[in-house]
Amino acid sequence: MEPSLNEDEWLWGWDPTPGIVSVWAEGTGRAVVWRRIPETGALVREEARFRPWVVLDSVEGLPADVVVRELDGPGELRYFVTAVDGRAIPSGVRERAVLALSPEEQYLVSTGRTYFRDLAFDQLRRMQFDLETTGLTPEDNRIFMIAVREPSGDCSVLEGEEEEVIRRLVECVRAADPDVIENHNLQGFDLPFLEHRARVLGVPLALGRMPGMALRERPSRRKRMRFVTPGRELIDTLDAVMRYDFAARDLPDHGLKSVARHFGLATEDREYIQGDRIFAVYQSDPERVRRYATSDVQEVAGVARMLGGAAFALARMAPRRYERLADAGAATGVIDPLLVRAYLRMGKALPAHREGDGTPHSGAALHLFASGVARRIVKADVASLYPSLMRAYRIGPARDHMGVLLALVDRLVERRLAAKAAARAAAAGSDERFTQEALSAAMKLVVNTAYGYLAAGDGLTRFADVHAANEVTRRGRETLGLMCRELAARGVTLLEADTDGVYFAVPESWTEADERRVVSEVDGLLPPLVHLEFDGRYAAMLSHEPKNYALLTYGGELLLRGVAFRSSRAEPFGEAFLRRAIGRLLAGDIVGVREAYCETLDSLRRRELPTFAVSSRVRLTKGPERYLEAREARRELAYEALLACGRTAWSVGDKVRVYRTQSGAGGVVDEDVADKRDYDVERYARLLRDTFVSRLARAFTAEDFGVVFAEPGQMSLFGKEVGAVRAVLTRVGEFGDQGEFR
DNA sequence: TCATACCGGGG
DNA sequence: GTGTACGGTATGA
Repeated sequence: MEPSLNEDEWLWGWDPTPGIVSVWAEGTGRAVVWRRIPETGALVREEARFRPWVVLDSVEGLPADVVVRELDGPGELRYFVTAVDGRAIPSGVRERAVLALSPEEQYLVSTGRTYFRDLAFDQLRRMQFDLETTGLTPEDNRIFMIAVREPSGDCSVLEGEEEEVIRRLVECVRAADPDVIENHNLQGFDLPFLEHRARVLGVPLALGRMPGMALRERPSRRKRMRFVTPGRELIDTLDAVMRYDFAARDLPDHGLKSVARHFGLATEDREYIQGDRIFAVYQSDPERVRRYATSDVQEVAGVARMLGGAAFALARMAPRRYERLADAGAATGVIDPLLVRAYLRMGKALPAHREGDGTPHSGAALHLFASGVARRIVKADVASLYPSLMRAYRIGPARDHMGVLLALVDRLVERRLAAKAAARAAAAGSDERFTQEALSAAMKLVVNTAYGYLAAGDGLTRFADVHAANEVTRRGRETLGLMCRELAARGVTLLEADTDGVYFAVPESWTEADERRVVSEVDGLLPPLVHLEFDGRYAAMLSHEPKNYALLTYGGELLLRGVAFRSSRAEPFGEAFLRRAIGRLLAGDIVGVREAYCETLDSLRRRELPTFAVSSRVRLTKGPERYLEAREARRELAYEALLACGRTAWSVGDKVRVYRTQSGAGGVVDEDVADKRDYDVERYARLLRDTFVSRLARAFTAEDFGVVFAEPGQMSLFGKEVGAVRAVLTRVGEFGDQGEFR
């Protein structure tokens, strides 16, 4: 490599070769590159040679058959060692290497190539498959069906003898020749299951593009196992979902079905079957399972396209395989490779990983100013606060002497604004719109991780710098404090502030223009590149605890945030009550709150609620043997429920809906059995009070709370009518009088 | 009781 | 030759 200081190359690499869809490389310096010609969509397979390399921190006693180049600068990793043409790095040298990348990454770093140049996401050939099995564990279960979605969108279902089904899957993949294979939890379920069954049955799993090369495990010590196959990228939509939700935090859970529903990808007539009943249903109604499995692969294709664009865009920048960029965290997975490539491109030595010096890492600020009910709410926040502070105050890793991280952040922020503008300018639904939006999402991800890269502990990232990270959070707390102080000085009531954003209530007389004006006035007081933005306005808010609140939009929509208000395990009747009661509360209808309570209690006591409404979803963590051993010592509802309805076989990981029966035993909710409604009414009445009604306590004085939620028929006990009760807002905690911010 | 280990997902 | 986080529950001293 010739030294270069071109900053564009730090971000994009430098080799313009278009259309790379997969790379397979070996330690001997042989690389196979599959490319899709952007103009025609045709696939070409090319062989290339590269010189395998590692970086060392010393050259003492190196064998003579390697080539050493010394790098410049103060870094400890200063010996760039390449193998002689056509040979691998000798194993003795490889073992000493402080930086030794996978062969594919060596190839991409040294050539400056990246995946997908000039290619649109929809030009990729993507295929999806989904196994239907008799259970979760491959040791004692088998595959009875595989649903397949071809790149064309055509779906089919393979059924029959397990061995034959696996052979036909391999044949399908070979015939369709996809660049990418996708499924939800592909790496955690389908591939391990498939690999195990194929091994037991002696079926070769040649899913890749190299003849005779089977699916194999990517070695990884700590992390869960990953499979690789040459020539195709294995993409798990669960990774994309988790990456999405890490920032968005708006998914109820990460399962395929709920994600598909959340994004409007599920059809009206979609078939749903409880996981542990799929095989049983198959035996009585196979057509239903065929529809179910087909919907699965269709939804996976939709989710992959909707959320996969970011990883696709990252693969155009970072020198790693697409599948690695899809499953890695952005700090070690994207930023580190970019930094390594930039330093080596410049001929500069790299720093070694180093443990911190013991300085503790300080975090963000979180303030709860008031709890209860407030009206005319405004949310203002600083988009990308931490990277903005890094740019504004030039805070970067001390050992990044070339300033690459800050240069990358600068470029990513600027390029992202351009991508957002280009997306807006492109026609809705066009390839160009999709590509630019994905690029923007990818850049946001990397920019927002730049701080995490700095703060990473235990020598996790190469340039980690806890002092720089602390300086970022210190500036962040300072900025949040300034925002709160200046907003309060302009007559608003502060409610909650967290890291980079603040909720506040404005006086009754204010218009939206007034709200926007104070935000923009305070924005004017912040450092350049740090911008306070108007993020939303709401009719009312119930502030419960830090990070736990409910908002009512001016359109009448109720938004619940935080674990106190949304939990996947909550009993449906309690959730329904909470939604209804908070809706009435924020509408100012306290009588309606009481009605919600009384009617919920009433329908519980009259057993008008179906058992499903009081049941909760439980994941079984013990198998039958283990539970029966411990049963006498401690009885657990879920297992007792299974035993009570005659089920003695289940496996770890099964999910069941259980409830407490009148007799104190447990019951299992089964959609195929008539509902007995024999639930323990008083227990669920207590649950309603203790875990759901209590979420409304902050909205009232203690006395009024007693009035609103008195036992039905006892409402006059306190001598006050419910109609006279008003919701309250209470200043709380250390900043109760907002003294620090006034 | 508190600390830690483990899970999320898939049939 | 690594590598998410984070907030929950389950388990063990």
